Amino acid sequence: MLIGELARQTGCEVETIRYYEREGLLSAPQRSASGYRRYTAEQLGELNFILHCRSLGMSLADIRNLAAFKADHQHDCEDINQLIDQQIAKVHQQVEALRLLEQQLLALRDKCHDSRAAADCGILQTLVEASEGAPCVCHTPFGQDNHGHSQDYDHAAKKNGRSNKDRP
Amino acid sequence: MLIGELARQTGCEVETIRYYEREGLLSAPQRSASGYRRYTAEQLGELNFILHCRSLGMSLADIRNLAAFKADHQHDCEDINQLIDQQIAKVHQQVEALRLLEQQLLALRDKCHDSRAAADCGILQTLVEASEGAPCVCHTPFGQDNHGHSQDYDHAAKKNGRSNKDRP
DNA sequence: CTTGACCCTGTAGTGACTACAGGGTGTGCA
DNA sequence: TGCACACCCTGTAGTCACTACAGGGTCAAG
Ligand SMILES: [Zn+2]
Ligand SMILES: [Zn+2]
Ligand SMILES: [Zn+2]
Ligand SMILES: [Zn+2]
Repeated sequence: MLIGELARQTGCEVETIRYYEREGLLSAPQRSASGYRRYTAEQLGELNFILHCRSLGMSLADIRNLAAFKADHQHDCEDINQLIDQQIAKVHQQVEALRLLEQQLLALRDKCHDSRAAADCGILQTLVEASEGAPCVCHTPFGQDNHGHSQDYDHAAKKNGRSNKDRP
Repeated sequence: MLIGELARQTGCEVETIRYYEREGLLSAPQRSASGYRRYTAEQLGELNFILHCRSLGMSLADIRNLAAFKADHQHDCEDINQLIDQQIAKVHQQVEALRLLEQQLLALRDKCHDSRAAADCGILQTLVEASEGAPCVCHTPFGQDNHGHSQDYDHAAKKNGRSNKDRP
């Protein structure tokens, strides 16, 4: 099986397959006389394993570890359980952080309902005033007074910052 | 105010401030005779505006747009409202995707409770069997039969894939 | 013999930073 | 004056998991 066929069977792009090989996740296949990669059913399984783990949000480093555990049959599986637990914890934290973010955005959105001039937009006004030290609906939850410095935002952006290139 | 002082007052790292300037988000400040950046209160506000928006999960591109709207007082604020709406939609989608992910991981986690040899770990077994085409608890929700091709995972990983370097 | 589909390597780009390397500046103290 | 030390500068390269070429080679059909 050539790389294009493997790509078709797994739904993984050709360049990604080559990338996984370069990263040492996928074992290097035999080569034809002309240098073409020739894959076996075993490597199809390997790639599906990687894709399955990726679909569960694991990093390539995690998958590398998992593959090592898979190879070492005697290994105490506690490490595997822990890896999954950490993954769950990570995802859970992200969910919580994003839910807070959604609430903050909804509170901000509520500041403007009509179509006005930008100068009169409640959203923009809130953002500008907050940048001058005023409390804001988004970072001043219900009842909180927030006199003094409301700076620093807990670096929430850093914690939630993600690339969104993969969204349309 | 030198860059270090601005960093202290905003909680933003010096290198990040220089990065924002390079990216055209922060206006270039005056320079001292020796080339040191000298910031005014206005730029402090500018930076706080950026940080506030970042903490709401906005991309630098979004913030650039928002800053442009802020400068153009006559501009119809519908564009601002829309920007926030899109941000809310994006975050909401991410929350939903991550919640599904969490459920999938919890279902998988449930496959192993003890400390056994890796060969007998229910988690690892599930992952390996799934890579050979078998249905799995994580991608075969309650009641779904999943005979035939269960491949492709909706490319969920792609949609949720994020860097986790910023988590310890 | 040409077309077109496929394959190869290697490099550079994405986003939002972060981390140096290798230098210059400014202040305080002995 | 000499020196330490904190701060500043530019420029480049690294992070993660891909993605997108550029510039070439291979192979079967028509
Ligand atoms: Zn508005
Ligand atoms: Zn706010
Ligand atoms: Zn186990
Ligand atoms: Zn699964």
